[in-house]
Amino acid sequence: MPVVRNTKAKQAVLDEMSRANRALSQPELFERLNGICDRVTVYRILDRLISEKKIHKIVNIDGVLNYALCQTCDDHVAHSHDHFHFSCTQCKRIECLEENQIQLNLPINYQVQELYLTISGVCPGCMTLK
Amino acid sequence: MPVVRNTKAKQAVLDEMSRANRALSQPELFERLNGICDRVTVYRILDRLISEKKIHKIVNIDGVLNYALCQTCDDHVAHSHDHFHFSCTQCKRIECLEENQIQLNLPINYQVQELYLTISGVCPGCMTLK
DNA sequence: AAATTTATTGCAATTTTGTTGCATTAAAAA
DNA sequence: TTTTTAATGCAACAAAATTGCAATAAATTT
Ligand SMILES: [Mn+2]
Ligand SMILES: [Mn+2]
Ligand SMILES: [Zn+2]
Ligand SMILES: [Zn+2]
Repeated sequence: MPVVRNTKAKQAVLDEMSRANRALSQPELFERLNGICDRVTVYRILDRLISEKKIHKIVNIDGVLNYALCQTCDDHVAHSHDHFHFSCTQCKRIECLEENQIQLNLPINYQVQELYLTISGVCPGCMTLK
Repeated sequence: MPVVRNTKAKQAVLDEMSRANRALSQPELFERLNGICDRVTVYRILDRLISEKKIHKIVNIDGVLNYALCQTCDDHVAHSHDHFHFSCTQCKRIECLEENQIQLNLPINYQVQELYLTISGVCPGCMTLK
């Protein structure tokens, strides 16, 4: 495996993601970067951060990919995202809900690699606005 | 609400989906229809079938929307898809796993509308091929 | 510090996926 | 059969993602 290089663009992406404190799509992210790098570069950085296990993907209800910083899984060893993601249908924000547990009882011979657990609904913020 | 019309194209879509016996993306579906109708028509039929609650959406790991026939939820009354979907990383097939149950204990003020539960991994078919 | 290696980037071109508007067609009802 | 309007085809458009390749720059080696 190749050497990992820490570049200006990559750092900017990580900064924006922690500032946002929620999952961002590539278009959202690119806009926030304010021309600091090319559009394609953002895609490539995201891919790299995923394989480095610094971030993880969440697929939104409308099929839009979102990316979030890994929170509890900094160990880089047992890297699992067995938590739910809450996708607000109003403000479109996606947040990780680390609290919930799931238990699986799968039929035989299904080899689990990753879990994608998304709840669609209205978040507390949008709830109280009504 | 408007009248529901049963057209040739719509029937063909339903036929293909039950023949496939798994979730299909719009591109996959369109290809299988062999020019029976326009590309846009497939999108519109899928939208209609969803609002008729005949099919439901599943978002794949790579952000591709897939569509599957509703199985156990033919009642049209309590229409919930609180089951897992298995997305094989090798053959790309997505199937519904009706067997599993989940229990949620969400923080207060989160209003759940829908659940999207996807397991990524290797299916029994691809498992035994190795 | 300078040279070397090659991971990373920018840019152009292309592809894929999805959307919209509008005139035409055809399914169901009258 | 006639009427109504849901459904379709087609063209144009928009957005998102991918690819190839030359240029750049981060890290390593000398
Ligand atoms: Mn998460
Ligand atoms: Mn299902
Ligand atoms: Zn919200
Ligand atoms: Zn498989």
